[in-house]
Amino acid sequence: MSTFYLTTPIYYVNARPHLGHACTTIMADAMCRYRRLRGDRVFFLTGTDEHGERIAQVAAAAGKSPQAYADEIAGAFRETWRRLGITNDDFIRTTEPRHKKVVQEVLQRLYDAGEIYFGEYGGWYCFGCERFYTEKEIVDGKCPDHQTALTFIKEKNYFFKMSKYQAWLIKHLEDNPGFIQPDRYRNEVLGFLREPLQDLSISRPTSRLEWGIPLPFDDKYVTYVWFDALLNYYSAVASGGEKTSGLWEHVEHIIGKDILKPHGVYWPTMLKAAGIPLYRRLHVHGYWSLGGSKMSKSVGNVVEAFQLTDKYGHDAFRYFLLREMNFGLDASFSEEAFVDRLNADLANDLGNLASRASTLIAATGPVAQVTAPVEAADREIAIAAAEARATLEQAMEEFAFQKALGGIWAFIGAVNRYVDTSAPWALAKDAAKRPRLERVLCTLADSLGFLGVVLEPFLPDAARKIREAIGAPGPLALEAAVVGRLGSVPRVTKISGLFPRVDTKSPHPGPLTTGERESGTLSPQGRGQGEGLKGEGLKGEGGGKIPIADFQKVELRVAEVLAAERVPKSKKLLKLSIRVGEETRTLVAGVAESYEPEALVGRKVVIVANLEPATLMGVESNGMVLAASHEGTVSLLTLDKDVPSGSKVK
RNA sequence: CGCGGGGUGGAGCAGCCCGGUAGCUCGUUGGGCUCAUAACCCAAAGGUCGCUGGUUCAAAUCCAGCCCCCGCAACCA
Repeated sequence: MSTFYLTTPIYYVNARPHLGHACTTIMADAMCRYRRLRGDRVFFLTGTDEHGERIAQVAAAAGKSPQAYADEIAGAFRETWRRLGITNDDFIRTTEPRHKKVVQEVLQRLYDAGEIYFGEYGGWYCFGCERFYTEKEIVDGKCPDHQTALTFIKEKNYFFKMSKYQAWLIKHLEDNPGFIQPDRYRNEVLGFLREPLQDLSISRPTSRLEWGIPLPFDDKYVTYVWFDALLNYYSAVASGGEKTSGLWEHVEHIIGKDILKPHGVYWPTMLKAAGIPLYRRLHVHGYWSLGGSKMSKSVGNVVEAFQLTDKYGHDAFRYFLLREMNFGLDASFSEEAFVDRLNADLANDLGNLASRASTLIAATGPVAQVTAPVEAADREIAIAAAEARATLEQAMEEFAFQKALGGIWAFIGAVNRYVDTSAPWALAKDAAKRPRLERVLCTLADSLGFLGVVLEPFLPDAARKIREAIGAPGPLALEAAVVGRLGSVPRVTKISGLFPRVDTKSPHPGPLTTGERESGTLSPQGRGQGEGLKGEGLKGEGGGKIPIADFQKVELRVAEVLAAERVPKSKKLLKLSIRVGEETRTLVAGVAESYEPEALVGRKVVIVANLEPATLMGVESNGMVLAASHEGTVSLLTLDKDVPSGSKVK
């Protein structure tokens, strides 16, 4: 019996659970269920990450203490996983004493060993990322992630000597090809490591941030969130009780590609320095995009995607996530694709097979001893089952859920064919063929039993229903997933409506109308203004009425385009020189995807003339060109009759 | 030269690491069956594997260069 300890990331409590969290957690759950099926000793950990500046801020904004806020969100995660049938063995929170204790112990150990030093660091800090950026990473003086202005901060902090482990880590990655997988992510980490590794600042002064774990050797500082968070994997099992002893050396992590660097670089070097054995493997999956664009682009769609789980059932939701995504690569999520998968694979192939097979078996009734010989067609089913199981085992070894399911579906196809070619309904009409009928039904019952086991990690509810319908002979173990040993036909109840077809012809009143929702976020002037309000801005859209006085604050004028050129490196922005009456000014318009610069010269457009200046991609914009947008197409407002430049618009 | 991902029959994808008859799902067309959830089964049509060179007996797969798409902007896994 081997031991398997798998973790999901601990989720940051600045957000409620959404599709991304669910994806990672469901993958982990399927894997753990599979390993339990194999008979392994399994420990499955998830939890929440609750410290840091952003939590302190969000809590303050909500008028709550950070702890009360974290309690609420952590509760939401727990509840979500319970509802989805996630089989985690523990749920760790970084605000728990058991975690804090371990973090402080490890910090003290590193400090005593001289792995941590106190130093001054001046650098450009992004409050959003809670980290410093090096000169190389900064883009146009802004955070490469947020594209917001950075603040130069000079302060004393504690540093972990990460740089001294750079060569060691490169060697470790080269010697252990499976350490980070799939390979593309291992290569990416090796790519990071071609640049000199900086030491890692692991503290934040309490003068700036109090919501964290105090450093054991200096109470004027708290621990940097990543240093705190990563250690959860260890702290959850470090106490060494009966449930958790001997687990650590078997730990594997599953993460999304966005947190590769902390897990691929910080974490192994931290462990190495602390003298703790490294994790065995890191499994990195891709992102879901939604309706063709990044799913986190607007607020609503992420949540709505997640709600399909209630609309169509948890099994279908699990199935879609596991089957549609190639582990490691990005995939796109849409209700249409979801329903296609549900109908084709779950309803037509599996659901219908369960229905027809159980009906056939139930119609004849149980047979204590099947006497007819095994024919070639029966043997083929046994072979197909063996192949499906081999594919399953091999695919799960590398977290290739898609392949694993593909293998099982190949078997389902084989059984559907078998039903057709052996035609038990025809055999039933001829009493002389009764023995053969019994053999066929035996094979079908056997096949259902097989599916009831191998589907358990992926479709736990459906698998249970199948096992119940056939009286679930035998233990729930992968070993028992063999077709060809059964010598009887069990009593079987009809399985109906396992996965009902979703009618795609009549328009379903689904909440998810992917695509349209996005267009609202792309305003003609591009983005980059009014930082921090991007999401919120949507909510007011189409909402309340304003008095005319508010409207009169906006100064709209006719302007003539004198010159237009693309803003370098930008996709959407054009830099325009315009004349408004006597005045000439420069503004930036986000219309490059719909208009060639030359096409605009000489045209008269409507602009907002009294807008605060803003800098977009390094170009200062004084005003905004009005344009209508629909599904990515932008149409400038022009004039019906010729009116002089500078004319007022109202 | 910001980073990353991708270009394979109408659509969506696998195959590429470890070269050797181009595969899957959906869709289309024709047929079969009637146990079953208008399902299931069979057959057919449909591809110069982004482009150009190179290596090789042999390239979707390896190498070089080029073209084109997409994501990265915070409720980010």
